Amino acid sequence: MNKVKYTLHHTDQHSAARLGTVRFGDQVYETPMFMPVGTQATVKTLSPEQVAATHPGIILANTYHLWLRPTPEVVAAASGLHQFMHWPGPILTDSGGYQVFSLAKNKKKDITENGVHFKSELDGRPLFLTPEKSIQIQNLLDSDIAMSFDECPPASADHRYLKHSLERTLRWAARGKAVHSNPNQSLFGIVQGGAHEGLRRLSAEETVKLGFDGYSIGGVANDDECKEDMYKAIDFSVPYLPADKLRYLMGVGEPVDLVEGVYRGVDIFDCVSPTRLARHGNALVPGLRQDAQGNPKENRINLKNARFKTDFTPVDPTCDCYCCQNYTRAYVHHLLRCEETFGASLLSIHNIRFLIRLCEAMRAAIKEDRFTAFREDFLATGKF
RNA sequence: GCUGGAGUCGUCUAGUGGCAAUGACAAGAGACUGUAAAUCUCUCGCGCUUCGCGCUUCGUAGGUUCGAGUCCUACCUCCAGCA
Repeated sequence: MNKVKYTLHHTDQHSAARLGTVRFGDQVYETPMFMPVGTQATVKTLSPEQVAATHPGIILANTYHLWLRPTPEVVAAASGLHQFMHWPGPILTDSGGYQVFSLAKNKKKDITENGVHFKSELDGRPLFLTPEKSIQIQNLLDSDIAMSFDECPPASADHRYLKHSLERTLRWAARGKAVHSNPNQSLFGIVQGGAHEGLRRLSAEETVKLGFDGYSIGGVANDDECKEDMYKAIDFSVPYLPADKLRYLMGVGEPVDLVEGVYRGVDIFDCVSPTRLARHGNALVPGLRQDAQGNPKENRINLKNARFKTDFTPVDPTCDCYCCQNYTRAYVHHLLRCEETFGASLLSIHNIRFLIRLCEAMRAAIKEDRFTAFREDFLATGKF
């Protein structure tokens, strides 16, 4: 495929929400977009055909995991990730930066200027991932979008650490860009800086100066970060990102976060939540509920709960997905109780489709310049 | 009928004088945001004012003991072998 080309078609009159298209050669997709996550070159429990039926654009895979197994050489020998996993659509590979957070965050000494030390969870052998190595792996994987190798610090990190970290992430971004050598692959930079205005601005401006094919906002939705901080991180980053490049909010998320992200000018999102929730028996459904603190939260139902045993209605009567069109809550409940994989598959299809339908609804609202009303309505009712 | 073995939370199970009593499953609920997650956490005899207190429990009924699921006696039921 060719490098990604983003075209901005329309910006909402009353917000930063924007409608655009991303083109990869002759494939064109609309944004805002939600990207399903397929860490190990598969969206867990789903075939590529099932994923395709939810109408996604790009899907994700992970550099760190594929580096360990099957190794980038094997993927390259299979003619690249598309051929290997039988996914003809665009693929974005995360750089392994998130694994710096999830696997090395408690061992700060393992995070060095040159790169990050990991211990393989497969056989315990020591591993060392550098910005150059990450990019070289992604070149071999032949994904359509490669991500710069960044440090994804925890939300709880202090200002001093965040500044150090983002400056190192900038040096890593430059090092990665210098060795990037796949002419068909785009390379994105990552903005860090926590919820601090000065740090986000510094990170965004310097990352843009390096020049990438698209920009992402990282370090968000980690740990117990509150939503206000996430929204600040977006607000403090977006103004410094070029309008003609794709904006990607990494690792997000929940339906409310997609709406708030789009409202603030984000184009694409990814999150493990729809597929993980599905494997744990939860379905995203319209409406709101309250969290432990009484704050409004996205609505979901746990189909494992006894109350669904004889509920012969669709998981979400408003949904057009394969699961909701053909199966009942009682049947999904039964499959989950029996630990049949098909239950997880059906809910994965539904949850992914739920977020993609939300994006479709947002695109329609932006197109008609009613996104502000759409957002307010969604925040008040959880419906779209 | 005789001999031997066994009866503990919905199920299986640990327990050999200090026990409301082990573990697993089942059940009830919760968490999950660039996937070390088809995982993890909590509850699971009853009742309370629940970092605690009270009550009732290990087939049934007695007994020994400061104290019994654990020891003794009888009975009931089940299993195996012999008649």
